[in-house]
Amino acid sequence: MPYAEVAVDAPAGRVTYTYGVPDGISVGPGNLVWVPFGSRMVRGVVVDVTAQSSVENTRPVGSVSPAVALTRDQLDVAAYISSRYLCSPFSAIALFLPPGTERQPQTVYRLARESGLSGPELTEIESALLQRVRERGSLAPESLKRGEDVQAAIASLVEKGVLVRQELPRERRARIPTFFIVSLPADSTVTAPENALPRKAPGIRQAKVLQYLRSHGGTASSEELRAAADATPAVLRSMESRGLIRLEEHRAWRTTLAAAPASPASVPVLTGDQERALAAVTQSLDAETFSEQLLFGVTGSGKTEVYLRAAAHALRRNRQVVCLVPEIALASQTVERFVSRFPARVALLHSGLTAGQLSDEWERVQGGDADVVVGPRSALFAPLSRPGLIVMDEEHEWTYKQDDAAPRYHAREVAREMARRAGAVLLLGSATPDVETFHRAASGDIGLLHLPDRIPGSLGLPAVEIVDMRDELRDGNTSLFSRSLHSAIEETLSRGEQALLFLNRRGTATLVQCRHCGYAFACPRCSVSLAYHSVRARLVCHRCGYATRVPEECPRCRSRSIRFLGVGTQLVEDQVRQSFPGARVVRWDSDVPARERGGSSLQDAVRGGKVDVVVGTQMVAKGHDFPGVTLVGVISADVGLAIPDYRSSERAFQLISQSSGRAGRGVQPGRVVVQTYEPDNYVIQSAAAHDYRAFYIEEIRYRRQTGYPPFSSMVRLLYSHYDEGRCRREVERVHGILEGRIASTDVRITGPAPAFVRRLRGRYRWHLTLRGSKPVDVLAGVHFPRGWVVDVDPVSVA
DNA sequence: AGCACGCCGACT
DNA sequence: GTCGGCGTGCTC
Repeated sequence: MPYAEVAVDAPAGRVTYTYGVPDGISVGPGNLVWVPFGSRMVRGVVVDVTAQSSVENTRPVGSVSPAVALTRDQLDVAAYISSRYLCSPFSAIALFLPPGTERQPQTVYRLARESGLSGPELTEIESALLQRVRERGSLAPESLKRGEDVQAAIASLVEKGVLVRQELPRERRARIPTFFIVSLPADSTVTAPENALPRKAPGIRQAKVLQYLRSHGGTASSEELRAAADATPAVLRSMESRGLIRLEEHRAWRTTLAAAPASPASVPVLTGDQERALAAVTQSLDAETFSEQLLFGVTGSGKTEVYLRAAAHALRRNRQVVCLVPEIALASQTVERFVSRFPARVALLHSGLTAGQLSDEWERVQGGDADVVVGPRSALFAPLSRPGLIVMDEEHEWTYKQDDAAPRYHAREVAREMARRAGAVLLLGSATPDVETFHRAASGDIGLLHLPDRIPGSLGLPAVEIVDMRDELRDGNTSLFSRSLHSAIEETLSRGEQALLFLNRRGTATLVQCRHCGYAFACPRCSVSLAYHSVRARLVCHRCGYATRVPEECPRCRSRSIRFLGVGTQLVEDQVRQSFPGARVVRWDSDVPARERGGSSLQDAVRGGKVDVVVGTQMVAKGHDFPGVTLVGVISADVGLAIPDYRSSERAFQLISQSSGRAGRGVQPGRVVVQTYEPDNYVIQSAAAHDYRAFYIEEIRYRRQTGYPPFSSMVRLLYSHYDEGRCRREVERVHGILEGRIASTDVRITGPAPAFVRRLRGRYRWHLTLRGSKPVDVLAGVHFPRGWVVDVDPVSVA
């Protein structure tokens, strides 16, 4: 009997399990199977089939889901993810499973073989249930009304041995939508058969169908007939069966793009730099060997056009294209341009799609109808058979790293592994590359394609003014706006242009404190202070969402003197209204309901000139183009610089660069005012000068000195527990084990130490940080009980 | 998800 | 001395 090695969907499934393959069941690597695991049936994916088993007692594979078959390449990439990011084989494989794959088996209840049918005293509900099982043969709990009494009755019947539980595999919900092309039969033009139809309701409807067809050239779609003649599929089928019409069934795609107008914008002429960059990519594409290139170009230098030309080249070679964009950029111009350049060939995958739309997009890729896939990091796992080009736009964006749940993978690393296996080109694009990426380019590990200039005809980069807020204070200006920014806003408004003000903090005040005793209002579940939100008139925790009324007195000393410190976007909004009466102001941050942000109303209001000042967090800095904006104000460039994380400078540089990049995207030249208390900081200086290299040189020197990435790799081990003593002891226990394992390695351990946010949602958090050339090796075989998060290459180590 | 095992408090 | 609380680990 053959055996199957199965990656099982179990929380602690760190290894694969061996199952017997019964006669009559045929499985191969990549098959989705249902297998018995403990007392239930779970999903699993076969990774290997062998003749011998190393396990003595195996249980048999339950069933195979024929609709899912992953490829060898997909399994190999999943194995890479599982070993690189220390996650279970199944969680890595699950990334590739088609949307809509059922997670739970179907539970049914049947009569026990030797049921005590006479039934000792059964309750009314129990008898009714038993009756139902006798009638139908089985009972599916979801077919019943929800209710605890029903659940209890089922449990009781199982307890009494009347019913037995059975778990059956469940297939994908496969409702394949179709539509009809309806036509008149060739001979129906002579007579008018509708005259023979009864003049009752059904006949009238059928007559309408025939009339519509005749007046529309003899052919129409079922949707048209639905609208014009109220013809349901049932009506059409009945007419077909009597030879009145002919039906031709077609697959209907629930895609959002097919309906979108394709505007084949004129293809621009490339600059010399663009030509050279493109040539490097097409050469690699022609060679069909793996290569990785960094396309380094300032905002407006024409990176997107290089992506598009490279994509066209890959398509001509019959290879597929993936274009990854950060999650926040799904409404961006990059996406729009891919869609309009390759109409009907693009599958756009994003979280806003319905389950049906998502699975249709997926199928269009699988079936070859779409060979350009655009989407966030998960788009990488679309069913591609022959990828030739993977573009990663804004490659420095941290949304490419999944950090909320396992597998905690970085799309760049996964894309590289895929490209390597497929002999494809990985093209990374950015104006402010990740320091680690730029280091790889600078040291020759990957290609560096440079677009140093904005494309001809576009505006130059905006002039950036750094304002030292200490001077403002000294001169008695305690307002949020420096004199410079104030007058810049005034001028902008008087010219009828728009201003964008950035602040990376929400709320009105970020710290609420008692003047008398110094008590700071904090979240009861998290170790962070509560922010005051004037709009909601509440104190809010930005970590867990806890909200409470604003207390009138200090809970510690009963003093009624409470002060509000720290600036958030709501305060900026209020101040703009006060200082510039008449200006139309909108705030754009995650406190604004998603439906207002997501819909086009807010964006259209700004683009349509119905707004004068936009106040927002980085949410606006990324992914939106507002051509009317000529002034960008960075209210406090220092926010974030003080976070104890080796990447805080990088984060701040990117934010300032990105914000100032929003100025002067249209026809008017832009101006940027950066307010700071640290005007001499290299981060502020280089961002203001649009000088990435200057920032990089300084930053890479610091990284080399301290041994942070790219001069090492990091792993963060975070443990959380309701009890701080236990939390600390567990981290110390693991620390002890690891100390014994790093002896002959270059790995250094930081900690045990409390995390930057020491308590979150009621759980204390302590961590260890490993740094070295191969810190993952130290962790091989170490068991991490639940409560641990192992994060390889973490985005943040704070 | 369920079930078994094992270590501390209330009881016979 | 034993029963049982649930916290923790295992399921091919």
